[in-house]
Amino acid sequence: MLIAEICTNIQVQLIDRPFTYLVPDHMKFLTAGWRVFVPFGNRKRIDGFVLSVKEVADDQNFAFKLKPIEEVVDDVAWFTPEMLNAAKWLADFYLCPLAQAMSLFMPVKHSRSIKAKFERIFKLAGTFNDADFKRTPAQLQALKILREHSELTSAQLRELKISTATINKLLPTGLVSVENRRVLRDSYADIKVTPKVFELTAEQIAAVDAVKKSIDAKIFQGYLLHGVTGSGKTQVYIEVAKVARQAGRRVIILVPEIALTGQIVTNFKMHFSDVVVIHSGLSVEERNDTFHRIRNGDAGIIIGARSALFTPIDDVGLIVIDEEQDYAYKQDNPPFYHARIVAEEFAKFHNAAIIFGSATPSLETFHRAQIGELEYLSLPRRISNHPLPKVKCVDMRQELQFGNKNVLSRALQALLTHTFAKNQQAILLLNRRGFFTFVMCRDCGHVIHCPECGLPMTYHKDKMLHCHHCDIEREPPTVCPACSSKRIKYFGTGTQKLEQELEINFPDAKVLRMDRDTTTKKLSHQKILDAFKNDGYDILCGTQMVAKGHDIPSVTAVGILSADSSLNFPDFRAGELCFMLITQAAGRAGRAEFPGYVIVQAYNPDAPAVLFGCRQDYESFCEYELAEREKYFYPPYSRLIKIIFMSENQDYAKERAEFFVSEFKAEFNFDAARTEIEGPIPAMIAKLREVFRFAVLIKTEDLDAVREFLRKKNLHVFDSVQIDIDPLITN
DNA sequence: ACTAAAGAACTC
DNA sequence: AGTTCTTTAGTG
Repeated sequence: MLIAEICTNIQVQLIDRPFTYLVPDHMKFLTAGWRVFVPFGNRKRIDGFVLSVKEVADDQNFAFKLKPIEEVVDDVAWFTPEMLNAAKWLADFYLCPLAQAMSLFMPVKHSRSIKAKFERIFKLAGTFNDADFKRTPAQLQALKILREHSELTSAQLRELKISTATINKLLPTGLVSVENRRVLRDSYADIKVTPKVFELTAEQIAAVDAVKKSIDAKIFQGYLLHGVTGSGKTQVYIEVAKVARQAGRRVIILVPEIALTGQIVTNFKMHFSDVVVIHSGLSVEERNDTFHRIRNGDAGIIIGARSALFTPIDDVGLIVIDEEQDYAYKQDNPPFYHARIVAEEFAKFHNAAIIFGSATPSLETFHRAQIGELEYLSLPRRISNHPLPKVKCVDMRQELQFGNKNVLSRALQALLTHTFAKNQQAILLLNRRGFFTFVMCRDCGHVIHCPECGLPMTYHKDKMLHCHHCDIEREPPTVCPACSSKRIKYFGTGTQKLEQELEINFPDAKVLRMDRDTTTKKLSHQKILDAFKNDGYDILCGTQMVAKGHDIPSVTAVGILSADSSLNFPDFRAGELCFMLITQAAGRAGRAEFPGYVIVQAYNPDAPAVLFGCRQDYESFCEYELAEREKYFYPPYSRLIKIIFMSENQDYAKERAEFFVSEFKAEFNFDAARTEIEGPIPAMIAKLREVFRFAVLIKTEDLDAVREFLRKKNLHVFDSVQIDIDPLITN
């Protein structure tokens, strides 16, 4: 008899093990990777994944009663051997249930058959004589049109003014044949491009040649492509992708966010005809169709956000991670994977080249290049040879002393006036959404917090208080919930208020705002950028998304309004984040022939991140920051593991965390490698929907050893414990 | 002695 | 996770 080991898609650690099922005779074709429905306990139609199939003796006895598989989900094995392999690695590395890792490779979390779309294709199937044609003129006309085309869809016929009724009448004559053909939905199909030839600079050629070497040799090799904004990294990606495609291998290009796919897709479509896009913003049906296309080998270049790693692709020759320092590559819910880590593992598996591209590489990646783990490729100059913009830092404390209470410093106001006079454009970055950033009682100092997660709430233009973490809304209170005072006041400036103030300060200027609130709709991000480029706007203001993924020639002025606000967060990456924000925003200014000017407004202008940021001196910042990281044993000198203990009982959560810390200190083998453990401390989200959360942080030089310890202690099997390998935030 | 509620065990 | 079986707490 044939039996199968099946992983049930119940994403709970407690049943994270295979179960054995009987393969019925009519499913003898099953192999590893098929999705099936199985009975489980007293439940029916639980979806599961076939991990292996084998033949055993009929009289083989099991300690339990075998149940037969009910049904198959798809008409092919959903998981290729590569996908299975990758899911197993992911589950092992991130200590998550295999079913959870496998779900990453599906268009939706649970199995369901997804409707394929078909269209009717009509062809001329016989011959006819125009002169003595006996049927209606409309039918003759239809046949004539079909004669001019090899095939036509019903939509095309409609456009040619041939009604389907006419065609239907013709079908019985045998003169017209019809065929149902599957349509693969593709919302990027309409991007029309004209092929563009470009000449590479010497540095670009050197970078391409370096990567070509490892693709030709079919060996794994990682590269850091460090290129200032405007240095032509995308052209390097395209040339290297050509090398991989010519070798018959496939390419994955990752970008941090969905909104940034459009630009890079356009660039790639100028050179490749088999580009597909995968990200979570696509409809389930479209994602399924794209999977289909990849599985059939009809897609050579896969572009997308981090989920684009989890497709049925085989024989990968190149993976590119553009803007590799971007935090969006980290998944912020279990299994908390980082696309940078996963992609590199995949590249190793495929003997592929992997390029980490950035103008401001993460310290982790830069350090790896320094110690030779990655080959360092540099594009130090802008293609146009235009100089980087001039950056000036303004001390906002002095502005206040001078009596300027405006969000815009005098220098920035002057720069804007100047820019408009020259008919050029400006970008202003303020990294806070909403109108007022917090609400406080004047009498008792009480700040309104989110009832779910406890973070301060923001007042928006819609006259509601919003929580930017939980996305919930509340009516603003009229009396203080703590002391019943009516003196409730609103503080802080968000992008909505900035927009209003710009309109007051510069009544003649046309202002456009871009933040998460104005970019909720599909493609709205690109539409706003296009409008800013073409519709006579003077200022684009918004959150950090105004600093990403666009190149608008007439932007010559950039203002960063509270460049150092991230420094107030007690996190070891605060400096890095601040530096990157300044560099990225500054890079938007003066990309064409006009010189660019940048004003950085800060309350701590002497902080190293601000100083080096204003000088746009990446190397010096790294030197300073790496020394700090080494001193305090932070990445890249250690790997981090954050563990969050959760319970509705505050004391219990804390005690469990404390118990774990003492257990770790007592039992972990500290001789193997340097390892430290900190905490517990209340997590940044200390209480989420009545559940208290305590965080423990482990820093180690031997991640594998710590992971094994956690596994041995069975810490990963509780859903009251969250393990985050390589967390971005430490609490 | 009986019932409701909280825990533990189990899922091929 | 979702269901059932087992133990414990609560009631007059």
